[in-house]
Amino acid sequence: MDKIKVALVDEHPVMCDGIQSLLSDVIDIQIVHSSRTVTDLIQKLYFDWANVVIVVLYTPDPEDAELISLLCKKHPKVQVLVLSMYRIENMIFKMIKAGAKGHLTSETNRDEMVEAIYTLRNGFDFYAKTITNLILRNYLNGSDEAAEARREREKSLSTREMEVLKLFARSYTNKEIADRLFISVRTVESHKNNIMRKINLKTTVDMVKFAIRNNIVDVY
Amino acid sequence: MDKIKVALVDEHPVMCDGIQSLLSDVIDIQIVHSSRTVTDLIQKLYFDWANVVIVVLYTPDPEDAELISLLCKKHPKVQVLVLSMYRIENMIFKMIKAGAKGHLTSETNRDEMVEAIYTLRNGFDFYAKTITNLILRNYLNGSDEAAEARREREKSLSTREMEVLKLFARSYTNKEIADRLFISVRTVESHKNNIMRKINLKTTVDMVKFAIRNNIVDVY
DNA sequence: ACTTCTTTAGGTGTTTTACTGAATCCTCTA
DNA sequence: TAGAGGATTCAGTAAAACACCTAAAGAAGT
Repeated sequence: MDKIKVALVDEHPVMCDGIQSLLSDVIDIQIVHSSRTVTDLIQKLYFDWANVVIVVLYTPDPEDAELISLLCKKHPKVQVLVLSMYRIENMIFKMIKAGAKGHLTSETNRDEMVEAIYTLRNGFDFYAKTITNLILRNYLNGSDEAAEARREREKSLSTREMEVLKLFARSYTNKEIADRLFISVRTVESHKNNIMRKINLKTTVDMVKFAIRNNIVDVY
Repeated sequence: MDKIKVALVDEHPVMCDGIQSLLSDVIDIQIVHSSRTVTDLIQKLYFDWANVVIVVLYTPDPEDAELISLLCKKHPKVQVLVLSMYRIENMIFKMIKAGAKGHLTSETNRDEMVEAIYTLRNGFDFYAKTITNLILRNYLNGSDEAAEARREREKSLSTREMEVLKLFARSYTNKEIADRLFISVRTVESHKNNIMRKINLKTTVDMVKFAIRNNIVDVY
């Protein structure tokens, strides 16, 4: 059987070298590519010249999910294995939804990584124990009411609230938002209060982060 | 001559494995320790059982400088090599000041890392080209004025300002920040104002985004 | 018709921001 | 060694934003 062709994506070149070296003595595995971004890899990866792509993610960025989705679409034969340094359910689910077939965390080791690569090449999914624990806990929470309601609310911002949130997260002041939407400053305050209550946020700082996480605004 | 004993500090175990593997075929180098934090290493490192400690840092945290300083004090014979995933002049200078004898960035590769380890063991300092370029540009900045001053300001947040920014961007209120840093709320306000003036930010929303962009805090 | 949610907005008191000034400490340099 | 300059500390004052509450008009569904 041919060697398993593995491509790496890690924004830090040293880490690419490290993983490459980590897998160098596994005779069935061959590293065929290293890229700093998923976008780069998509361009480099002609003719599906890889069985497995390991994408290393350091910070939870919703955009990564889109990029992985794009990667899966452009190269359907490639199996994507995410190695995330964070353990945020929401993000991990996003990656799975985007088409990632496996997920490891920083708790992983060489053997698990090799096992994951083999498993993915053979057409099966592979999730680290730390991940499956998360997923299990998430399912068990599913029957819960409070938790479910919270998650529900998280998606049910009204149109107006979205507009206010968007402008606020773009550094508009309350007065500017009020003028632009032809409403009172007090109404803007109300909307912001309601947003925070709905999503269960403590401060406006959290509101900014929420907007960034959900791609309502850019980080720039 | 004895092998060079190298200890690793990386909060992500996989990365420790990766670097260990990366250096495994260098016959003169032997990895003797792996820790997730500098604090852990200090406790594990009896009798200066290492010539070089590689500390991998992902986000710019002033506390890391203090920990490295402590490490240098407790184990004077150990040479500290920092591998930072960021390139913020201010922080790099802090690490050097704290006693780090070398500094690499994510742009580094195996050969450079090996060279750095050898150099440090021999009692000399080693800074990656990307770092020396930063330092050079920093010195040359004296000539230009307006344009260069902006870039200057953008990277010259003081330690205290960094601490305040970090806590603020982690959703702490001014009062909480004040209590934690044992200063007045008015002082916290001053620091926040100074940060915004230095980096030329309009609102606190921009400040949150700045912190996220520069990996000072995460998005969640 | 009734409930529920959205959108609107005000009251009141607290917190944060904008802008300014200023004292103390540390470091670097002439 | 004295002075310049930045870092760190704190305060006064007016404006803005926030927390917590109430509440009315309208739209949508049961």
